[in-house]
Amino acid sequence: MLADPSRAAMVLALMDGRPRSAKKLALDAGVTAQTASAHLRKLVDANMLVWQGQGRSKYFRLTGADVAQAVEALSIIDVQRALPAAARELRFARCCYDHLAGRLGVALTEHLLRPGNTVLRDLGIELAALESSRRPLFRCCTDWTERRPHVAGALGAALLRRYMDERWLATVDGSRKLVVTPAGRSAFARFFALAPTFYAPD
Amino acid sequence: MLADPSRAAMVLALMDGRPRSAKKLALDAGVTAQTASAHLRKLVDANMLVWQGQGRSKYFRLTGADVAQAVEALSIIDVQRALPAAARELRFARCCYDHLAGRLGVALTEHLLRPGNTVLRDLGIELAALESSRRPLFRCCTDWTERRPHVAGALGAALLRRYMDERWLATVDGSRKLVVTPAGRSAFARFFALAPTFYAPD
DNA sequence: GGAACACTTCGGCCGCCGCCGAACAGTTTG
DNA sequence: CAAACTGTTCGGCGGCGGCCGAAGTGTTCC
Repeated sequence: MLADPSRAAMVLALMDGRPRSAKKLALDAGVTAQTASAHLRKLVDANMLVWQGQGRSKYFRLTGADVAQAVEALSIIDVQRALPAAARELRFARCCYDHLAGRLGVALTEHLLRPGNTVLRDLGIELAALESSRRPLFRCCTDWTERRPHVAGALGAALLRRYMDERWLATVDGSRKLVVTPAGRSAFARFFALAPTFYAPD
Repeated sequence: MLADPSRAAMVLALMDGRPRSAKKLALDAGVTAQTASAHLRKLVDANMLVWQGQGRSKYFRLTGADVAQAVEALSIIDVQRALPAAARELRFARCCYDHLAGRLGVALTEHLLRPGNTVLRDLGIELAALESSRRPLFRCCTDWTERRPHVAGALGAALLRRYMDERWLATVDGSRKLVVTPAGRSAFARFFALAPTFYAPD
């Protein structure tokens, strides 16, 4: 299913968890609308995508975080074998479905797990509100570039939402890549005790 | 690369980490020798397999545990979407490259991580000897069927080797599936405090 | 109503790629 | 040495599947 370049492009475009219209996905993949339609049908039949009609448009998104996780696992093979410069930035920070992944995601998670930390309280994240949601509160998502865990699930999604709302992270031209804003640097330093040297290239 | 059924069959046949000749792999995939030759060439070019000549034969094996891990991640999608009865047994115990995976692998790992356990000493596993090997001693390999970690790396390989040497586990008709022998049941009960109810079908 | 738009279905083209038969190269066995 | 065996290269066949143009359905907007 993912072996076809057009389908792969569509799925990768959806990896941020936000829905996209069929037309947008056709443009992303560089094919005509009717070709995209056939591909999207197959992806839906394979239970990888779901869609929702809205007016005359059809909005597609990944079926769930598990699909994103599997795709993550796959893309790593390519990334590690031939690593272009652009991919290095992707390794630093990217969104994986609806939460933060990459070196930054791992680092923030590690601080979150440190005994005695008060990050959630400091940020005003209400665990009670999250617990009422249907999805699991906390899920450990292994980061395939770092081989270390980062936080997913409802909490992971809530954290990323907060980072974006506060403008600590910004998306880059609609891709999955994320960059840290100046405000983000100071916020991560304050709340997560992230050293300035963390941002130095490896 | 894995989208082709013949190549997938070959790679799956190699998932136990042991090398196989080109002829054997051709039989596994159900194609002629010359077709297999072309596929194997591609897999080697893609850095997924390496080979070693021995006499007039060529023995292929996976490049490393990371390839096996990625393939594991992939196969789970299929398994979870349409689960035939045969796959259920695969979920219980299978070898992942060179270590134990599945429910059993996860359970044994959990006991190994329990504070105060003496499993390694009881089994006479020499950590010092393993530390001298080139590969990392301990690696955490996420089990995609269980979504929980199991032990990989040099220690994981040493443990599986021990299980096999002691005839606690047995391979099934050359597949990745493993079954627990009667001796294995009592051994796992003694060393890992594994309850008899563990073997009950879920 | 008609025009613009999003998506789908149909038909046919084209190219890639997996497949095999045949022939060839290197190794082992007698 | 010949015979047997493993793996490779070459050539050609065949089919699956991705691609697009054209036409059709449903929706929105004026």
